[in-house]
Amino acid sequence: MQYTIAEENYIKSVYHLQQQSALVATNHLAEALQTQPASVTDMVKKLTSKKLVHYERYKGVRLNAAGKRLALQIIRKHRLWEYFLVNTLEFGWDEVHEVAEQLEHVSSTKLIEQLDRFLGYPRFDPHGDPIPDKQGKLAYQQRLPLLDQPHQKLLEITAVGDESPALLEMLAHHQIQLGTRLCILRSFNFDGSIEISVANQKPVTISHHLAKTLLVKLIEND
Amino acid sequence: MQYTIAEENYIKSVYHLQQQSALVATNHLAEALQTQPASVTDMVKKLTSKKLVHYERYKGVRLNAAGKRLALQIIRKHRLWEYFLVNTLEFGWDEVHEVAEQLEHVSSTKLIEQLDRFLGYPRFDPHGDPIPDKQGKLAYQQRLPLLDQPHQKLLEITAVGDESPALLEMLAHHQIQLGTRLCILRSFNFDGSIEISVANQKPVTISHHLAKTLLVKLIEND
DNA sequence: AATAAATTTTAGATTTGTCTAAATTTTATT
DNA sequence: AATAAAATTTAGACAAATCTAAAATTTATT
Repeated sequence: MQYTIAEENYIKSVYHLQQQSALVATNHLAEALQTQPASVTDMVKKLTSKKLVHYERYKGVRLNAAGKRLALQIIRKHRLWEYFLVNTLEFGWDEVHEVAEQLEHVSSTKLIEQLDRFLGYPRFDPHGDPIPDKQGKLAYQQRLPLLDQPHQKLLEITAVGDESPALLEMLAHHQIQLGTRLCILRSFNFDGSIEISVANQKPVTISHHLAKTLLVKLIEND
Repeated sequence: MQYTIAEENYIKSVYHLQQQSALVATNHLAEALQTQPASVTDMVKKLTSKKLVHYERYKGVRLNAAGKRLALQIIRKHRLWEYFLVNTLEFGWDEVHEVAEQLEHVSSTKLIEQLDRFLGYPRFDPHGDPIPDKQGKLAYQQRLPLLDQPHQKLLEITAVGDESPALLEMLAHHQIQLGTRLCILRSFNFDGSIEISVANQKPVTISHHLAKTLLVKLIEND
């Protein structure tokens, strides 16, 4: 079956909101979708009749198996397009979201499979979020706030906590990207900033705020 | 301003139908868009109020300058995506139309400019139709039916008259593509078939039907 | 436990793009 | 030129997705 853009957007939003709470409230959905609660109720009923969600009046909504499958397909398209925009068309991070929101609704199995192939089957999008594979499987990778990590251990940037142009500018300045390796040298109690060494270069100090936004994994350096 | 998908499809259809007759009839539009004449009348009124077309009741519709500009923008997107699908994602000719119909409605100036750049500013799509440039300018190239061309002259395939899988298969068989050079050796009155030499290889005979579908330009061989 | 506040749903309306059937206008034919 | 046929428009209806305002339900507070 084919779904409308509105239906797809609802399914995707339910998926994302479900990460935080198993049952998604009408008002939460309304806020996420920038619409009125009354509209959400209508659409949720429609999605229920289409067997994509489980819904109980006044309680909330959650995806069923079919809904989850659909959500992952849409997210797969969204993130593959984001990867394409950044890596092939040289968009900046901060410019891709809106366009990917449109591209994700283009419906063609062959298009997505060939795009995936052309891109080399990437497993993470430009923000470090996993790209579901054809079966909907998500690769796992640690995403721990840099701020809380042990000192003197080798760490690698795996994701970023927001997609703002401001963060992109900051990272360009420090020559930090996804995959960049670094190590925490010390931390300062005064303002919560930390001193790090990026790619074994000379140490730099970064703010508490930035250190909280960057997500890393621990590299077992054996 | 932003236009809906339905509006864009109407504008594109009017553009194409205008190539044949300056004023486009309601029934023609209805047939091209696979809809009812009454629906066309409604939409044409809307496009008139949006100042994209000139319309007189019972007479017909034609694009004004703004409509033409919009049509060329949409066609530009359509053909760039077709080029992308064939040359980057390795689609066959016959598979691109439906997907490009969806992609052409994605709205992002940067997307199209970067795509154009990535593709190397192609001037013709995989069927030989010109891709409007950013300003809406179309490159010109002769597109004469192979059938009617003089014998013993060097010719180059510039376009194809239809986009069917059957034609694609036929061309693959004869190793003919856009840009392929050939020369007519003789023609047979019996069935209207012609004998040609493709890229100076040994002669082959092709049907009247195929020779009418292939479009060529004359190469000045000096 | 009663009541106030917050959340959610229902009812009824609106916009977009479509439809069918009937009325109108144009074009073709006798 | 009158009339038949074809094309086009109008009128009224419908589905999708949304809205506002009022009603219903749940949750929180006194």
